[in-house]
Amino acid sequence: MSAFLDDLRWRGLIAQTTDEKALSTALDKPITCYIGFDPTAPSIHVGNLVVLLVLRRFQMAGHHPIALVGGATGLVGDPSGRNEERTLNSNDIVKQWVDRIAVQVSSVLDFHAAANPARVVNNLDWTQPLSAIEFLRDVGKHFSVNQMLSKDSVANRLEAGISYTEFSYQVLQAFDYLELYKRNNCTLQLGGSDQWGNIVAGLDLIRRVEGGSAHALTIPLLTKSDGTKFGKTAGGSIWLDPEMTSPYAFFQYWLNADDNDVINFLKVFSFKSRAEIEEIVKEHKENPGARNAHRALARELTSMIHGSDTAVRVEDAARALFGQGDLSALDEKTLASALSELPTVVLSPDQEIPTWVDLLASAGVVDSKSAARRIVKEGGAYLNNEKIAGEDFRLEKSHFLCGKYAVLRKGKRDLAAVVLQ
RNA sequence: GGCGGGUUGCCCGAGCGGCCAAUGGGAGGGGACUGUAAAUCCCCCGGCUCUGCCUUCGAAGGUUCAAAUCCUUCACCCGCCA
Repeated sequence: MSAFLDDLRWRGLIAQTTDEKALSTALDKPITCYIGFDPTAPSIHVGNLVVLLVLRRFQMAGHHPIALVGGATGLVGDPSGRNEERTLNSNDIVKQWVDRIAVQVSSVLDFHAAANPARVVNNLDWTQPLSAIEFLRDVGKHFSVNQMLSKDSVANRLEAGISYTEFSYQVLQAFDYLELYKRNNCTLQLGGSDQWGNIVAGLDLIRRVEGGSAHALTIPLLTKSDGTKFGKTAGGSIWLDPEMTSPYAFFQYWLNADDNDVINFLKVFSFKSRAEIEEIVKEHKENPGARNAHRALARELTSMIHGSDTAVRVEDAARALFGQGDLSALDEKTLASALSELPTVVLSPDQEIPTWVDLLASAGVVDSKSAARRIVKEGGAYLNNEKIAGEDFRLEKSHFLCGKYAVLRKGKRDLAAVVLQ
């Protein structure tokens, strides 16, 4: 088997493939492969990133990557892995999301590679012009409802109910694969393991219409050792969009990974070689407290998604804020730049400073004033790294570091800044 | 179409006229211990102008001094019989 597939397997990135020998042989020469992303949100999240990075790995191995953004399929809704009908989004919204996701996807792939530059396509381009009659006659005729019903994505929904719209999804995705096969000689579709049925539908269609053969490779759903969903925190998903998940929060997500997951995350997300990763694993086993594996992971990913400058800034901020207990030892410049990575409440020097509880709530470290009171009572609220357990405590001018900065904290690592200006 | 069962807080799931913001579990949060980890132990977990008040138990009405609990209608789900 090719070294490339070996590496993917070592990283745990292969769930299922079509005939492995044939695939392996095909991969000896550059082929074109694609992955689709449906615009179900304004941004993709770290879960989608797993799959996108596999596409990038294919590119680095010399293959031609295509990232498909589902301007059409996003209007319909994929039933895979869902037990409820989706709510349809408006055309405008979907279009907006398509544009944003196309940009994000682009940041991970290489569009300037001489031999195999990446491409981004939108399936609306070939789906839009198709009339309903053409679609039913030219595409629909190749599908057997009996087979469609047997796909997990549909079968799982027969009890709860599924609309004709979502039922048709697999046909659209199959049609995408056929189009890319014809247009770009694309012969491999990648996707999450829940996409197997949809991908195979495409293979069937290619065989029926073109008499051609193509391949499929699915990637396992990433799981965490404690069984909770990967890529979620109390605050929601970890997004790639810096407006939705700040680079600081993004960095922290990886840095706080469970020891039992960090190695696995490195294999999945890092472009470091097997040898490099194994070296990090060794270090980690010898001295887990140093958290070098976590740091390497957080650094590489933040740098990949938000740029190396931002990654450095954010790591410096984290070091400043968590390093020593004494924040007043920091010089103003370091402090100011560290705080700029945090959610911030700005106060003007002549306005009255809000109460301690109001401040915690408005800084967003807690959801409500009740929660603020609770956290104060439990001893989980800190000002400049000092516990403040009195509800009637009041922040005063003299508390501000360098005359204008105050650091609010809830629990161990939930921080916000108050700035006088 | 007929008969029966169900719809409870983020999720699962008790409650079946007042003692119910509602038992229990999970998730989540805080503290201790640590390494901004895990495990463990303790605590918390609707909101607010917080010894009280307001909004929640599928929806809308009604009975009652008092309803998540009773009645009526509606919606959805699940069984059994046609």
